[in-house]
Amino acid sequence: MRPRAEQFVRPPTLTATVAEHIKEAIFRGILPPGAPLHEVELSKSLGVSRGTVREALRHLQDETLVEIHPHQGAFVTRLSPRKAREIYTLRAQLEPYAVRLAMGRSAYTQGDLDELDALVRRLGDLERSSDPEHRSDLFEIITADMEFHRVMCGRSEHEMLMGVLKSLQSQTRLFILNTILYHSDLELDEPTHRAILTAIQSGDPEHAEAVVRQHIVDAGTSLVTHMEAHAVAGREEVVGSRVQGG
Amino acid sequence: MRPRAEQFVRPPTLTATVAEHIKEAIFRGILPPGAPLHEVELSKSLGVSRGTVREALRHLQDETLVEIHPHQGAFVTRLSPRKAREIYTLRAQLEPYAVRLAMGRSAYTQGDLDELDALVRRLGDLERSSDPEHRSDLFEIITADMEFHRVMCGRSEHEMLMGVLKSLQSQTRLFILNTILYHSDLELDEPTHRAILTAIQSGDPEHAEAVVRQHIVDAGTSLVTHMEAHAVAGREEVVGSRVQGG
DNA sequence: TTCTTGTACATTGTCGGACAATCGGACGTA
DNA sequence: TACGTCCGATTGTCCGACAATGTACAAGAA
Repeated sequence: MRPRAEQFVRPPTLTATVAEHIKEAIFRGILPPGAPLHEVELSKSLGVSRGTVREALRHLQDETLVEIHPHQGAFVTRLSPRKAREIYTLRAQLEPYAVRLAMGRSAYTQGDLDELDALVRRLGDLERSSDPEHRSDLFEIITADMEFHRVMCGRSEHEMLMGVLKSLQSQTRLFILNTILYHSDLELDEPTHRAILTAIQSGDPEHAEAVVRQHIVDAGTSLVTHMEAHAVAGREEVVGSRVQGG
Repeated sequence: MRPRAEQFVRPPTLTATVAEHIKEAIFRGILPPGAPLHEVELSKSLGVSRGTVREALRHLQDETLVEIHPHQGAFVTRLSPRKAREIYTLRAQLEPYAVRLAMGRSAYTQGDLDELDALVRRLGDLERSSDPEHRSDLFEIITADMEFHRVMCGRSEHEMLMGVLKSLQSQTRLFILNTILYHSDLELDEPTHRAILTAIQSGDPEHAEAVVRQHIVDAGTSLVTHMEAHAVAGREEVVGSRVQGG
């Protein structure tokens, strides 16, 4: 009989820590899409061995935040309208499903709803009070958005589905951040999230499902449109600090 | 159309080769679920360094064929009815979508259809002529099945979707193999695959989508039922056995 | 006996250094 | 400009080593 006490936070492996570190740098825009991730450089700056860095990079590759080209190196995943479309169509397929699953089992507790409500409100506050040009502000805004989706889908209690969504969310994050940062004033609107929450509270799975799907489709369309408008001819991605090609 | 120049087969990295090797051992049932994968042992028997084995194992972890528990080691992914249900519900969600995508763009060429037809026929032949008790026969049968699904979904030309499906297929493979091998006479039927092909040829996306979904739901239900019947007492909790589709 | 505790071993996590294979770019030549 | 060569930088892989951790087993206590 195991005392089901809060498991003492076991120190994660160094590899995991390093991966998390790099991940945050990516999510904060410090490492833009296309940025090279040198093994030696990272290992020196982080004070860990090269092997550890390598492992961390593989982990990030699994989350599709990093691309690894043999003999060439690792790079922060490059963006393209096509990828954006793929991500959003997949999410449009899966997130509504997750919500329906959760609602079908009446899995949302009052606590969950409160949590979602708090996130929506926080999102609204941040949007109004912060300067979307600032990376750190943007980081906070997007974090709230992602968290909303995570909690919303988490109640599906579908482990594998959540695994897939986690990766999709990570990439979504990459796209949103860099699109806003370098290209446009794409907006994450509070009202829509509010509408989703309301739909969930309504208790009608089909309606909620439809609302979620519509939200994702709209967001995706908006993002893809922006990306295509700013796409550089010939090469699909815009790299690093170089925002506009000559 | 595309000048698709035969890419010279660049020698894959050793890590990839090792990963592939272990993977096949798993798919052949040589390494059953739960089997420990010792780093030193593998590195010695394969004649490569421990680091290389570690990387290979990480890759397999991403494909969810291997579970890695920190400080404990790597093991071939263990099975549970719950996991089976999750895999099949996800596939029931995604594969019909893939088919619809492909058909919506009339992407199946005559060559594709011929290929699928050949696979169905091969599947039938194998089922009739081989002894499903034999691992190698079973390997061939399952390979044909997997290949059918891969080709079927491949024409969606949805890279990310295919990535997700690849992982799901791998796990499906693990489940089917070991269920048949150790527990029951679960069958992969040719007729159903034939029906799917017919539906695709009919040109009616909605119909095809429905047929595919039904096939997956049925297969999932059958598998989960078998697993629960033979479940090892103690470990896994047994919940509902329904695999729900659309 | 049965449960608890402590200890030794096996395995993984991480390190550092080393070398070959390969890639990309600079250079020189036509 | 186009082409071929060379060189440096970076990754791929190996080896050996040690610390950290988990597991199994033996010794001791109830």
